[in-house]
Amino acid sequence: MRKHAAPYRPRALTPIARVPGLDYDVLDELLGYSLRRAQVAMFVAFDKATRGMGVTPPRFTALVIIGANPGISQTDLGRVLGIARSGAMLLADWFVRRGLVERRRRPNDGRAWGLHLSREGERFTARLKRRVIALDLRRSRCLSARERRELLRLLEKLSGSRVEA
Amino acid sequence: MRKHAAPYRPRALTPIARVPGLDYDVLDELLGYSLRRAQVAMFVAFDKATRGMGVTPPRFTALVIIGANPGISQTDLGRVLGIARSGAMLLADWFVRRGLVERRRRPNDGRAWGLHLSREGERFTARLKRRVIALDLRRSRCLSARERRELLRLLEKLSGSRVEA
DNA sequence: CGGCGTTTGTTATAGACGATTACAATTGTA
DNA sequence: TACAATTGTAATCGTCTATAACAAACGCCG
Repeated sequence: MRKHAAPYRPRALTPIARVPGLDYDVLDELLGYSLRRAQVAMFVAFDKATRGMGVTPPRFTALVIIGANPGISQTDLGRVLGIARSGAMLLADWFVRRGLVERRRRPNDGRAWGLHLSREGERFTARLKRRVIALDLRRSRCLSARERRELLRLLEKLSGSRVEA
Repeated sequence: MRKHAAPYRPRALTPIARVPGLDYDVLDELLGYSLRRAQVAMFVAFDKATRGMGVTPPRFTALVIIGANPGISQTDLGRVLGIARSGAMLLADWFVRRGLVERRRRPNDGRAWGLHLSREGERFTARLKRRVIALDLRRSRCLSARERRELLRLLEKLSGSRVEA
């Protein structure tokens, strides 16, 4: 029994401190760095909002996707998350071991599993979604409704566009 | 001797694929997920732009910060990056081993090192900055100048605000 | 001056996560 | 029917980060 059992920590739980009196040079003008800062702030808030549930951002995404797309294959799940098949499998294992997700054989394809939320998984996911949605709104309360929509639009535009070279 | 020496890969090099015909449910309405998508897109572009230089986003940030704040301590560097002291030290080690950064004793504080770019580190950082700035602009070419400024402003607002609870 | 908490750098260790590789089973196709 | 492609799986490796513990140096306070 470990006294200080390390709870899960998102990649960068420590908020990025704005060290006063430091010159940030070009960093403040770069979208990459600004995105990073904003995302870490979100991570921290996410962790606080879901504390004790053992959920990470990728796990949250996976549960939502499985819930909205019953029967999705592990490979496709990996594609959505941007991770390799092997990783998607471990992710699915984690859910199955906790009784949140079931693997069901597909009638027409003997290779792929179909992932489904169990009854408990549905309840769990519903509760989780409420929490995360609330957190997201709370976190963006510093923005007006118009600003929030605009931010979503710009982010979408940014990630959607393909850039040559 | 490994035949397939794995080049460094940022945490999620694989672009997050928009799987057609899939229901993303509430994810598209969440700032957290949108930020993640945009950031991964940036990671991929960053990797392409700096390929062969062995640089990662945190390393880039560190070089810029050291260049703009000569004599900064390793602890403060960690604070800027949001990582623990020990990690900042390994980061500094990596630079020192490559002759990009020098550790100099401080006259008035025998504990802390002062980090400085070496001559070669300056050249390297300058070249790197040019590349990354160009990448950042190229990547955001899908946005108008106004939109880009607005995005930076909103991101700053989002990461800056402290939220209770 | 002397003790004590604090800060810094450092080392060692452990854990989380993802990639890669290889393999078997299955499917689709030439 | 042979062969390429896809899926899940297992084993292994590498990277990154946190934690804990320690020594040296600093600052403060009695």
